[in-house]
Amino acid sequence: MRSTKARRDILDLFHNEDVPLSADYVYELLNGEYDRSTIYRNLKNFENNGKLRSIVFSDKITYFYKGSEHFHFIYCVKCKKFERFDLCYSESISKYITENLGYKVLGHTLYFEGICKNCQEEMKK
Amino acid sequence: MRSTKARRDILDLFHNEDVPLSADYVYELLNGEYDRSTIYRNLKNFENNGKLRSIVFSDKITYFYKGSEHFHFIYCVKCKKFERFDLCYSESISKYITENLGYKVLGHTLYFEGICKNCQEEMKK
DNA sequence: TTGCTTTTGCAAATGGTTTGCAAATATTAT
DNA sequence: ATAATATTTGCAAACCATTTGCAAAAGCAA
Ligand SMILES: [Mn+2]
Ligand SMILES: [Mn+2]
Ligand SMILES: [Zn+2]
Ligand SMILES: [Zn+2]
Repeated sequence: MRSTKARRDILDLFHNEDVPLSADYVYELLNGEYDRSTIYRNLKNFENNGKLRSIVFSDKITYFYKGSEHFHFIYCVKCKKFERFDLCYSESISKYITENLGYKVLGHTLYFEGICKNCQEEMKK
Repeated sequence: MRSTKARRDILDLFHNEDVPLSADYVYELLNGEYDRSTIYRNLKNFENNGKLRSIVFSDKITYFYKGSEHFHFIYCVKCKKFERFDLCYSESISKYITENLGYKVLGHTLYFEGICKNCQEEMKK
């Protein structure tokens, strides 16, 4: 992997951000400075290198995020923003699946959908 | 909703089946007897009527399944099949999210990926 | 059956993502 | 620093699951 301006700029967006970003949003954050194919290719590269992770929500869009720890997201269906939370009981479920169904578990996806505090207040007005 | 042969045939596929089916697979199971648009339209109708539910996995394909109870799936990345399991701790997570983050929780998505018993044995050969 | 409404098939459109290819850029060797 | 080599980029076209407009076909109540 060579170091290019595109790659540095893209990765910088994730530095102090633990919420997932779509390729399209990355494109916008960089003011269209790079072609979408460049964004897509590099996000995927970063994922293969372990620098980013990705998740697909029910909107079928791939979102990328940084983070080596294990955590999950709740998505606000009103303002379309994510928030991270660190609770997860999948260890025990994973154990159950291994022992009772015989699977070798490789991973899991867990996310919540709801309406955030702000949006609830907006709706009351 | 009128009763048509297409609708009866489609819904029949889900009767004794609690694993998710994609529109394309439904199309194949019915030997291409109906146009894909008919399949897509009706699956979505069934979902809106509460006769089916849907879930999007990391492959970005919508899968439909029948079931009023709450359960989840594990997906075998080798043979691309699903198996249902009934364990879920999201009640407590939901409570956490409501109380600590202020969200009104509408739902959650949880699924596991792994390698099933059969496929593990296949790999040993 | 008639008449009205919903559903279907077909073809074209959609939208996020991927890909081939030639030009541009980063890296390495001279 | 320059030239040679390998990688990356931009552009346009392709992909692929899904959706949509529209006219023909099918369901349904009377
Ligand atoms: Mn987890
Ligand atoms: Mn659950
Ligand atoms: Zn919100
Ligand atoms: Zn398997």
